[in-house]
Amino acid sequence: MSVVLLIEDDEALGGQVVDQLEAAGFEVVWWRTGRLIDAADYRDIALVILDLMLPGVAGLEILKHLRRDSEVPVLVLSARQDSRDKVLALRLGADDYVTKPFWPEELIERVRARLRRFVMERSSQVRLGGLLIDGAKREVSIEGVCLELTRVEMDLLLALAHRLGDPVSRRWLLTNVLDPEKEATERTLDVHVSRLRKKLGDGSVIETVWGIGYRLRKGAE
Amino acid sequence: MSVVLLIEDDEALGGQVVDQLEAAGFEVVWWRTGRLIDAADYRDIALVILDLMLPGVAGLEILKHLRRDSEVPVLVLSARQDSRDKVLALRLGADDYVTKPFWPEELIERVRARLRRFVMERSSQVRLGGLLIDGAKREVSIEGVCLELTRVEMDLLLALAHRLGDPVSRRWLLTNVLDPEKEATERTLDVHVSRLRKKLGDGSVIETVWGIGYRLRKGAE
DNA sequence: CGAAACCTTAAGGAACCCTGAAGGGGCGGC
DNA sequence: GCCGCCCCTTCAGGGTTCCTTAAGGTTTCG
Repeated sequence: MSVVLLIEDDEALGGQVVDQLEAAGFEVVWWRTGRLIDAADYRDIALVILDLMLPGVAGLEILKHLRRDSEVPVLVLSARQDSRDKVLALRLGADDYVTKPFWPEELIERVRARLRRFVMERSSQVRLGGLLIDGAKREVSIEGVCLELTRVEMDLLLALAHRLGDPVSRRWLLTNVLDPEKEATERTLDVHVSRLRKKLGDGSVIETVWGIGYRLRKGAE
Repeated sequence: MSVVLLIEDDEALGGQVVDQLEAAGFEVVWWRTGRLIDAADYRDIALVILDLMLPGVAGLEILKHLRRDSEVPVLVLSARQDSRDKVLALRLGADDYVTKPFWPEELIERVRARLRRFVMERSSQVRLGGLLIDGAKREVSIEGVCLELTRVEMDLLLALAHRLGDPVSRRWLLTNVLDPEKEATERTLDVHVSRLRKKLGDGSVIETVWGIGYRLRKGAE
């Protein structure tokens, strides 16, 4: 669920990027050619890195097709300094844009930033009864009173809010909310959930889905 | 009132920078050659980006001339790693210094940072209980009594006042309030915050946002 | 009822932050 | 130039907040 899809035809550059990404702990799938992506394919994909200069299907076509039925973040690579492509790409829904040449480290950093915030990017506000969750400002208030949440608690809540009403697996939370490098224990997650529940009060908005994970109750109040 | 003047003779680099700036929402005027600027010219200019390596009038001359009768922020570009130019430029009144090659994003960030500060210095006053912060005059008074703040302390407070109520990251403060070239330690920032707090008295207007940075408390009193 | 999954509390330890004191550079006065 | 002052920075110690681990209890399911 935390796979990065790289679409890049240049063998040397692609290999380098894959190495860097894997060294940084990401799972990578590398397509040497551009082709349209089916809905079935990107179920497990957390982020797409797309080179615009591809033989065959044009990069922008892929982007457009992707955006038609998915919210997956897309990071666009391009050799053109020209800003027309960039404006076009961003308008078509790209989340970030990197021009070649770039430092691999820079790319990695951007990928990391995207994935960290993947959860909160698109759903800025969620209201549940007296509970207000603001993903953009990273603020949570209950009956208007601001809550003091730690970073992990905040990410956890945002992850659940993003999939409001649907269960989020413990596995996903472990690798995406907790430090992905640390490979933390399941118990750690328990503790964070516990503390978050306590801070959120009796309303018990966070339900346990036995054997799966957790879910934020949509049916309000 | 938010025009950026770019003085840069290199066609490729200049075009790229203009693209980036415009993509970031700035209005740009691009001069390919260095010439002295009249008072009438920079009435609408919010910031100048000046390449030091110019044919014709030397970059430093322009800078000196500019400073003689204007306060407009100047951001200097230069290919020389050499620090003599840098020292000279900063002493002549440059507000920032970027050595080539640079990432366009970096430049944009610095421009944005400068303009934020510029704008804020004009949007004059912020009042917080007995505390009065005047950005234009760079004066801070508490219950009518003027405080003696050093340059760094003042910039720090103004930066926080500008984002009143929202946290400002340590990272941003480090590169924009402290000398951007010095790559100062985090501890340095601690010290400045500490002293500023002491001067501001018990009211503890400056809150620390753990793992993020600092925030000026908006909730009055 | 037993095993597996989950909850809670408490206690380390790591990351982060505060502050007093000392070091060093720039600038004006002599 | 030499000295002193002010300011910025660094150092060192101790403090706080947060994340994780450990351990024992509770719930769920077959």
